[in-house]
Amino acid sequence: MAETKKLIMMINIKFPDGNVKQYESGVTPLQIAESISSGLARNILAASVNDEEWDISRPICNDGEIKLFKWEDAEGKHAFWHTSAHLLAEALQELYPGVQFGIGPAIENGFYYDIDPGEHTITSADFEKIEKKMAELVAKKENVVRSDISKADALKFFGDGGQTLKCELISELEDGHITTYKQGNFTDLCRGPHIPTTEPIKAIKILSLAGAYWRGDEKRPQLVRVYGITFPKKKMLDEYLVMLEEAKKRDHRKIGKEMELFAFSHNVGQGLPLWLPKGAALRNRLQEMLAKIQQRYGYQQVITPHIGNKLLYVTSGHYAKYGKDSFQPIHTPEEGEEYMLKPMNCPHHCEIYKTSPRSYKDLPIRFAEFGTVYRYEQSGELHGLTRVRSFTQDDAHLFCTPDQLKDEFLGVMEIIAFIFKTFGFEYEAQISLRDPEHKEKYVGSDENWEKAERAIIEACAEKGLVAKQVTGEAAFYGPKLDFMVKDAIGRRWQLGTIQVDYNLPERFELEYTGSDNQKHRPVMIHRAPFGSLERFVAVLLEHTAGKLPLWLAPEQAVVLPISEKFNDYAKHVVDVLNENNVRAIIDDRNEKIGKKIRDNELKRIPYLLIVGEKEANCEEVSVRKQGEGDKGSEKIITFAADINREVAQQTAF
RNA sequence: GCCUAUGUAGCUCAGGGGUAGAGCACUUCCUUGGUAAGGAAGAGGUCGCGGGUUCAAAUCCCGCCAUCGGCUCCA
Repeated sequence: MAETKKLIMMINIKFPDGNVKQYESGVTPLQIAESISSGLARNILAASVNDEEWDISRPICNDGEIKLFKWEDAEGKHAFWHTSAHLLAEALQELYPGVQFGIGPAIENGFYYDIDPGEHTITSADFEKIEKKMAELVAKKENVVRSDISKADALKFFGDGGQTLKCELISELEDGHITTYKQGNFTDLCRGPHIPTTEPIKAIKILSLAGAYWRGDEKRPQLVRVYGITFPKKKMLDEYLVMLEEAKKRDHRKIGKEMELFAFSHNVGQGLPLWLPKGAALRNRLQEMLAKIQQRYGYQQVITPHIGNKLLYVTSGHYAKYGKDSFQPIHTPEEGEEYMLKPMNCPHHCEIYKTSPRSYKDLPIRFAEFGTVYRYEQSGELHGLTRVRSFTQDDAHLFCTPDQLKDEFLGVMEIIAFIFKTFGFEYEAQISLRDPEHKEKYVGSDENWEKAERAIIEACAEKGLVAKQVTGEAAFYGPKLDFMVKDAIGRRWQLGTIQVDYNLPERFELEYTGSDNQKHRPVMIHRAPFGSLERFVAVLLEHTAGKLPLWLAPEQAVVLPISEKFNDYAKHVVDVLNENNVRAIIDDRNEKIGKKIRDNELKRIPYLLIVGEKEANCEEVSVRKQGEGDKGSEKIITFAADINREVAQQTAF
């Protein structure tokens, strides 16, 4: 007996709640889950051991801290979709013999696999066929088996299979750390983790095809990327597809057209938005809001031209970096004279800074401008209002002493936080740092970079802002803090941005006189809380599905006469409301009231005012709130006062 | 810029080698109404643009332009 006991080694497994339990060495996360409850065992998809991703069927041989992940956890979905990607590859391998596989990861919503289809062509018409094949393979209930493999064996195995893309990946891996996962006849180079069998994959949808450069390099061949999503329940897939349909209805391009906010014209040019009257009014209200806040924070409004001498951008360094890919210089009748459409406002603001000698007592100086800039974005990149070739930045440049940098940074963070809170946006923050491996890509001294990066990190810590740090994402002239907001279908767009710049002050030789009577170089901060008015409006529309808050709505109320007999009274109501600063219109079409209500609800107008004999007799309107229904009658004047009060509350910035 | 797909009435879309279709919107008429679609009639399109094939092209082929979804890029 004593001998048997010696052979079984016990290990300590610590749980997230701090509990420690003993298990036999070699226990799997699945077995651990079973020891807790069968329900948990049924639901776990992935695990981690000492924060290392771990298959739930992979033995644990040493003491460790374990976490178990279900579908509800990102890690659980991730394993589920990663295995689904392998299942997709297995299906493609069967349907299209000879295809080469690139990479096939799980993504935020589903998974994809990059393949080189060789002589085959795959179109969306094949999706059903692929889904069916995947379902067939699932029915075989195959296990997903992990194996360690030597580099040489891996190269031989994938080389023999003609998988040159895989061989390229393997050649860059360290021997001794290479694993494969196999299900059925498909073996993939993969780190895992995976779910132990494909069996739980109950609902499969291939979503789309796209081209994607091998290893993200536009100089390498382009592969076909097959996107898909899977779920453990058919109902979840149906719900997801409904959600996607709903999201499409929130697309700002569709809403912008319906609400007559903006448009594009081939005759004007690609990516050049035209703001229609209602859109322009909306945009102006947003600008007024920000101008009011900025005034409180000590900003001064400036205005600069839409063009600038090419030499300005040669000085700033932007011409060298972007000149080739920009709108090309404008020539004048004067030989050799060249102007650029301004791609940013900073050089102009630097010149404003230089218009007079500055003392440390003048700093910080904050120049703000709603400045329209022009950038020749690649044609394939243009997207509604979120990516355009002419856009207006809610720009400002702050010039300060190095000691003031952090305070200024904090002030900007406050403005951005306030704006996002006002609109109810949920955002993610990202600190973009330079890639220390490729310092040649950036301008400025090591010392300045380190100082600036430290200032940002400290400012975030001080504000308690959780921000992801990403190296290699910095602008070429300095590190930055970006605020991202998701659109209707989950794509992330950068809105607010704060960027430290030690470069331009250097290049433009900006100076101030310090208390020591010596010349010093100011630090510059670029910042834009909205990012651009265009992108901000786009995200605002998707966020609200076009149901804008009262203070921003193009029309706040529409008056609906019950019949043509009351059109005159309805016009009178509109007049009274307009006189009282309520944006009201009339719907005097010869339609029944039900029809008018329906149409105007769909037009997203916040208040519908129904007027007939009853109301006409006593200067009243019957109020119906969008989405909420009948609110009863009140005097026209009282309604106007209510609206003004509601707007005042919303605009108490 | 690259890969895939698409482009038909103001909007959403069907059709498809032989005289261009629907619904909504619009105009007119009937109806004059009480909280999410009343009825009738009418008007509206060089089927993105340019070439080619054909007796005949919106339809097939080529090129261009624009747009969707991605990739790369994003001062």
